[in-house]
Amino acid sequence: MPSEIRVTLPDGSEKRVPAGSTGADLAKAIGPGLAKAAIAVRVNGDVRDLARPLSDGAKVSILTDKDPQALDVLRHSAAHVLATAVRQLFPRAQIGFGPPIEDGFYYDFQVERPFGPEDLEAIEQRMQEVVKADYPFVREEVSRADAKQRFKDDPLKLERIDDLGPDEVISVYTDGPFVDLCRGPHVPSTGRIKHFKLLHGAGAYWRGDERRQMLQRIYGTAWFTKDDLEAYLRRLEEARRRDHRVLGKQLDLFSIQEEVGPGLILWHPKGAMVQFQLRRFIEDAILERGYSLVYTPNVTREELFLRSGHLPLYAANQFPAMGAGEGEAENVRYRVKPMNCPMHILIYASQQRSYRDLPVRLGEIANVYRNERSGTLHGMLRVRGLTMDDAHIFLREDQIEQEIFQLLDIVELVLGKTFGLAYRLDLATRPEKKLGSDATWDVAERALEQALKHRGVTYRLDQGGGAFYGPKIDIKFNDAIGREWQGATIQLDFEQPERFKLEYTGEDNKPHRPVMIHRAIYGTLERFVGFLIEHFAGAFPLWLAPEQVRVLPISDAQAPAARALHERLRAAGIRSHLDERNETLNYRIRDGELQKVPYMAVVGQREADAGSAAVRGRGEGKKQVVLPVAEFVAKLQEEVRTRSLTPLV
RNA sequence: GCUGACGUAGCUCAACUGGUAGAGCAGCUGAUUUGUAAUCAGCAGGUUAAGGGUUCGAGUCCCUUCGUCAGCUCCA
Repeated sequence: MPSEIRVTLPDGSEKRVPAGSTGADLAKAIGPGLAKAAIAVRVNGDVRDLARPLSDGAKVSILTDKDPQALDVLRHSAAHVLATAVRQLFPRAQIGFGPPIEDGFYYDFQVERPFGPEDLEAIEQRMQEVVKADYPFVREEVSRADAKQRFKDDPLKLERIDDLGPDEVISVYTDGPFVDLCRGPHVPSTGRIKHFKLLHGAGAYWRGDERRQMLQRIYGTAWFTKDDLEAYLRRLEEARRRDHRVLGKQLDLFSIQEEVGPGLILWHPKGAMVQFQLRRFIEDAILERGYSLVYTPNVTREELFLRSGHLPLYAANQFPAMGAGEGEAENVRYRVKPMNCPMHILIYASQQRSYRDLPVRLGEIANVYRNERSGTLHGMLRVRGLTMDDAHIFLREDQIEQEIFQLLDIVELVLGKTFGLAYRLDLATRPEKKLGSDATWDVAERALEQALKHRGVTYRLDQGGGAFYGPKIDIKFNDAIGREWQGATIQLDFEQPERFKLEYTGEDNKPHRPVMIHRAIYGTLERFVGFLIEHFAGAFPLWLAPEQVRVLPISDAQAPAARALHERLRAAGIRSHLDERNETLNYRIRDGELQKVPYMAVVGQREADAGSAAVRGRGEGKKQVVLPVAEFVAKLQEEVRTRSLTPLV
């Protein structure tokens, strides 16, 4: 065995260290500062403990708190500290998994009694003690038999051991009194975990399977610095401030009321105006692109959904059937529609179609109802009454790619150009519960994949994420605080045309079967508006703002001039509101700001005399622009027409 | 659906271990006529989510139902 080994550092230089040197030794050899800052070491791409020996010829880099991967290590170790504390306080707790996650970590426990808020406080206290004790994380490799012996009282761990492949190295980590089956890596000792906080407890199914027992999960967050931790907690705070459920109430956009039912939105006038503008925008956009608008009923005979294949595959998400009432045949039952496709299909099938007619594009902004499980509902973002900007496109197989290009163009127009959102594409493939043959799925999946490839866009693969009738391209976007949402979706369907025996007459004068695309651009108006509320923190761009201008006379003496301005704005198509309440100007300005009105036009004696308006932009404070009314109107119209995201006045 | 926490005036929140439901804002009335983020005063507003139970007495304790929130699972 050679007495020295050589390793390559990130800058390409080589370093000789004694054989058997560890990552920690290497860090020390490079410099004392690095040794102190070192968290873990990356060896040929794998992150490992500092205490593990390096191998000859390896490419290594020492990870410090600057490295995002080091954060995962820290959080993973924090999860162990959490488990250490829980085991001390609840010796009979069985341990499940405890991985790092985005922004933090969690650990699952099987306990006799769920954790309450007081428990979390006590656990966090105990964690501080574990940190203070500065137990080193010690790694050992053990045999399967040894591992089973060590975890003989932890059935969850035993199950995990049984799942490990025969060739997998089984390692255990010890920090002070706590031993865990774990792949690692970890920080050198518990003392490195200084800035953390437990956030909340919740139930979580063992191994994510709802048929299995529910464990108690504790979530926490951990950071390298106090500042990072505080910044993160502020970010959570900010998220709450932007919460569409809170803003929806404050801005009087919508409500959800127990008397109506969960997941059912009452759109108040202001929220309805936002929806109305979005509808106009998308309807104009698709009419320009060869779509036809259709309207279809909210209930249909149950047999239709049997034929489409929704029943029984989708039945769990549909509201139960209703009878037709007295005097009609007892066996005629109706269903509220969860999707529009069967009815659009019947419109397609209502006449003979020529290959020259294709693609036939039928669009409908329609309400559909899905019986979502109660626990999944969330404000406007997950509801039971959905307003989809739906469309079904019937086309020839050779038209798929071009059509998908057009759809991606519309997506870019709406999400990218109009709202400035960065979005991502997912290719979602066949799920477990599906209709149709694998051969058909092969064709459909390949068609979408080809379209994406030829378009030259990057996308992720979402294995098993498809709809039951076909694969889809899902468009996901992030909101202002980094959360991800799915809006638009483009779904390819060979199955329903088959079930409904759809046809068109080809050039060869023979019948052919068309393909179908289901698509939505906003997804649903509920989710999209909910998202926009959070994205803009309620401060909608002018074209969407329910109230665009608020006109404020300074005192009664200017009321006629203010009213004239208000009327003029209205005549110019601007949504103006006249606030001549008997309140101070300060009070009314504050109210306008809190209501996030884009512009307030103050009319004092000077403005009344000059035919001008003193315009205050939303959030601009005392900064005001005095300009002639005609110019103000023109600028507003321009800002609306261009759907500008930034104010023009 | 599952686990846990929770539900008090239109909104935000008080009410010690069971002992007369209270405040700010919003609303209404009046005064005030305001130059860029809260003028002053008065008034009104509640079967404490609903139903049942324990108790001399329940917002508070117990049960059921409904709903909300955080997750899990599922999804636009």
